[in-house]
Amino acid sequence: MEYNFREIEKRWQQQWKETGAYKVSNSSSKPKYYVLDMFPYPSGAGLHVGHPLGYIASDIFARYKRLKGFNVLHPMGYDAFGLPAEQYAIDHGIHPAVSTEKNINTFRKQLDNIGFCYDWDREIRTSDPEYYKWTQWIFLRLFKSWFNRKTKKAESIDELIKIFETEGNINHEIPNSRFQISNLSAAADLKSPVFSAANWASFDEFTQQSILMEYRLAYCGYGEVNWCEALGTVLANDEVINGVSERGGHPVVKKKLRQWYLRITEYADRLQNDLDTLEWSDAMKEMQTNWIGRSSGAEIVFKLASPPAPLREEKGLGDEATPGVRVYTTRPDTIFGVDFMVLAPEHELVEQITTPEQKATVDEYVAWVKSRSERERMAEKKISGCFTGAYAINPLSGKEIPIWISEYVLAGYGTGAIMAVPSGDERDHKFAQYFGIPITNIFGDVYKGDEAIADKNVTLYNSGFITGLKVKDAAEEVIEWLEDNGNGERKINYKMRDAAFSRQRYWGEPFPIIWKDGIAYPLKESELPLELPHVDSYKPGPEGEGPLANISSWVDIPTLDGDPTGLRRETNTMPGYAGSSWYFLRYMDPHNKEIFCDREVSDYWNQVDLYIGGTEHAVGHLLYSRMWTKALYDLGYIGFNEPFKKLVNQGMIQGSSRFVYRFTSVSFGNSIQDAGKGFISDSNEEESYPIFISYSIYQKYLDKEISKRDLLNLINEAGNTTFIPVDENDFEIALLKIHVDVNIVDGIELDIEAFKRWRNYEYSNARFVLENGKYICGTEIEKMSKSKFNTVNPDDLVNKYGADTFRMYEMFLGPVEQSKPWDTKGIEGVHRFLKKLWRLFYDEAGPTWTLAAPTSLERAEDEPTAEELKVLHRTIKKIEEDTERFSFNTAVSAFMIAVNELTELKCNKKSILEKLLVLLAPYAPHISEELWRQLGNTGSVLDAAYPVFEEKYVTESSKSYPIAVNGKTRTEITIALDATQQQVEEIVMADAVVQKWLGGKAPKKIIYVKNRMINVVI
RNA sequence: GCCCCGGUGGUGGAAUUGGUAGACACGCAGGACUUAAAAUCCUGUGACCCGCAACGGUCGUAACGGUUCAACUCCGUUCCGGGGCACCA
Repeated sequence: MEYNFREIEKRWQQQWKETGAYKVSNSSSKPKYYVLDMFPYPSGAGLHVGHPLGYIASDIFARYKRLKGFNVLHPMGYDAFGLPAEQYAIDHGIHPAVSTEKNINTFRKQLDNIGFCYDWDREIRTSDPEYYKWTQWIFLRLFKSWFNRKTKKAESIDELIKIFETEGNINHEIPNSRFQISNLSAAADLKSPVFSAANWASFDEFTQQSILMEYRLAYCGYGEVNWCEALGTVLANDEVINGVSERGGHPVVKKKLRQWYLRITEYADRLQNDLDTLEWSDAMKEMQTNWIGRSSGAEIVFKLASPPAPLREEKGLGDEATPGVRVYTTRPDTIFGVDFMVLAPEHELVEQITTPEQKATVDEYVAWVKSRSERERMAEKKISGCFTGAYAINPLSGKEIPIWISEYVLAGYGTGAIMAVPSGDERDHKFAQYFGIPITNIFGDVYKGDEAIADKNVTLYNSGFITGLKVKDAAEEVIEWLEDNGNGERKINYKMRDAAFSRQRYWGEPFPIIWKDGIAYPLKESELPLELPHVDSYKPGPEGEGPLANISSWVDIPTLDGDPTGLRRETNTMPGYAGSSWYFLRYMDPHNKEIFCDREVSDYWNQVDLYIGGTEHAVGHLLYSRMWTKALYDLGYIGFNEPFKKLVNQGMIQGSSRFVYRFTSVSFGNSIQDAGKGFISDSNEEESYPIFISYSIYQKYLDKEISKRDLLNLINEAGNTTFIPVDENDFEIALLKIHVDVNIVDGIELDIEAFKRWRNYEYSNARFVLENGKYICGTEIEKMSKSKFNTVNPDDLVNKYGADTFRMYEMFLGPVEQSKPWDTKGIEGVHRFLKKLWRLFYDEAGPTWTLAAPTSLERAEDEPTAEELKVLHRTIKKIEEDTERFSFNTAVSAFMIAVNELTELKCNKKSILEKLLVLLAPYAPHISEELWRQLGNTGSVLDAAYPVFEEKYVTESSKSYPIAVNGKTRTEITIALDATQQQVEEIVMADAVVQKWLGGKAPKKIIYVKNRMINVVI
């Protein structure tokens, strides 16, 4: 009987579906285990072989845990809101809900093909109103909460109101250093307004609400966005290139828009500290740590040296109006080495302090910087800057230092100003050198003048009262001095900024917020979900608002009689990460109508035990879900404060692209002969022939191994064309490198006939410059994507080899965490392995076992031999260990070894083989189930007992030791494992090979590592 | 510019704590079976040297250096590839 994978896989998938084999209950006496994949965005392109890598890994682990006796939750769903569907709607007029539904169905079909054990009754879609009802609900919880810095947790805003009513905000100052609501900052003076209970009572509703907004975890403020007037829309950072839009090349300017934010900065400390409780890779933790960017140092006030009189008079400023410049530094110890100060060009003081002489230069520089994107400023290597003409006074040394501005200082971090210490900071050093600013040496002989001293184990020189101290002690001394003298204070800073939480788009969750007179009022819970209205146009609204602003019937809320009320709905929608920040909770209790997830249920499932996904979400999704989890925990809705206990990052499967090289034109000086038009000597001058040049010939031409003239001759020959250079030396050949579909290339050889049919016969009349009669393609490893024609569809492979082969091959490719290019070639080997496994059950004579006679008595019930048991138990140990450490590629090879060895032993004993099937079931469930049943088992292999490893079957009494002489292996000797050092030495010394290498000398010593090796040192 | 990950045969990769480098596959070459093909099976396969051969030797994990009885593994320097970034003071 043949291994008929198509029939087998179809039959078992059907049966598992009918019996609800993957249905998971929320109550069980078994221990729980929660395995989760990062859910996919259902793109129109469908799945390619890169997607299932992580899904297969998690599926194997989920099945393994189930066999090990756990109640395993392993759900799947769709992150269904997103920009591509909206763009598709703009381009094709298809409603995003329609295209999304269609894409989801495609995804589902493709996923089902691979035989995953998802409990599809728990499927969720973030765009489903039944789902986003709860996204909106959680948003309202965040809106109605604030972060109490005293208790370090989120609390109800009602508590805060009570505090204000009794004591004002004396104990709870406004968390952000800058006000987000402009009206308030205008009304209140200075940075940190403190008000009393009496003040609070006297405020009108608008002022009270504006103040509360400064505390809410989800709040409204103003932020700069990339605004493109021509497109009438807001652009993402990577849609802006060199100050113009990626599409169309229109100018892009910064525009302030009202935006929603999440006050994630309040959680910075907890997000940082709790990383210690997680089983994530160090690289991942490092990325989050860098993003949070906690640093400690000092904020120091530098008084301005008497500001230029003309300016002071012109602006009517007195001395008291120049309070100084605050800088943040992590190296207060280097204060005596400050040679200049640098402000961000956007810094509010720049305008005030610039001297008339410098004004023109400064204005020009500031204008130039404003035209540059944040990306550009970041990647810029060239030093640029500009002197303001003003000076500041170092509070410790009293020294006057020049104040510069430069794009390398960012307005959004710290105070937007730095004290520059060239001898201690590389960037400051380069800046000083570039502009010829004198450098003060505070490191004595250690500083040579050519580069800054970053080493923190040095002693300070030339540093006033901290001279002779080490970095750490000096920093403490300086901070104490600053605090004592009122010139600054100790400060902890974070790189992280609050998360922008609104988008000017249609296809996202609407905010359950209504505005009236500048005050945001939340909808009642009973009014949720606030559903997306139907629109006919997806064009942006006025003033950078989203498409929702165009639907006045939805935006404006009249009274029952239709009178205008001034009530207006929020027109922003939530960003992509809103729905994905909490979805792992909904899977636990997906159909609950009362609450997003019942507390008892979330108490049972608790954290996600294993989360598998790519590193691209390292700082976005993973930080936001951690914050949402912490907030929900603080508010008592769940009982754990970290969502994902263990995280495994799957590598990217890269595409292996193939290229053809098309000849496009020959140019002679100013004239161009275009290959597409004329110059073709065939019957019809109008006809054009695309001509393609095989890779090696192209490469030889690039390497100048063949001349331009030779290449032109080859082209003329292949194309039957008559390109003739007017001047033998002065002509250029233009060639175009084009991606070609990898599916019509065998290895690197182009299937010419398929190529002619490709792209709807676009190249049906193509002609080729071949090598040895073949067209060879160029190759490159790059991202797998449809536009690069390097995607491979899993459906094709499943159809050809079966799901079991596909699953195992994806794993066999290499470690899950590692990125690697896809190559279909090796899949044959894995398929052969499954066929070989099958032959252990069905020999040449036909079926050894059938359902009617499940066991062949005389053979199957034979006692297994010691050899067979050894193979089995070695395999049990290896598979279990490898599965536990996610080393699936080595597990697959262990299966291959086991089958090879059992074939060698001609073993077809049921007691051996059926245990092997259980081990294999997580990896290749279909064939395992089929053979398991063929062996006469009535239950499913999905719930079989996992084989238990027994040491006794694999213990050896001796080992073949490698014998090295001076570290180089020279021979092998089999020695009993319990041999003593002395016995080993005797055996080794008696060996002829060892004697040969000793050459009569006595060894210095003999190193004997039990069960490892022996080394003879001469 | 900064951060992270990686570099091992023709290819994907293995070597889990420093202890026989190249497991397991792919590919390739040769052979068996077959009229033939497919399928299957067997043998060989890092490079180089010596030799009729068994055996043996030298080199070899990006490059160079170091630690060690012993280094793909640890340390230092350099080069190359991939990914990320908010120049974070």
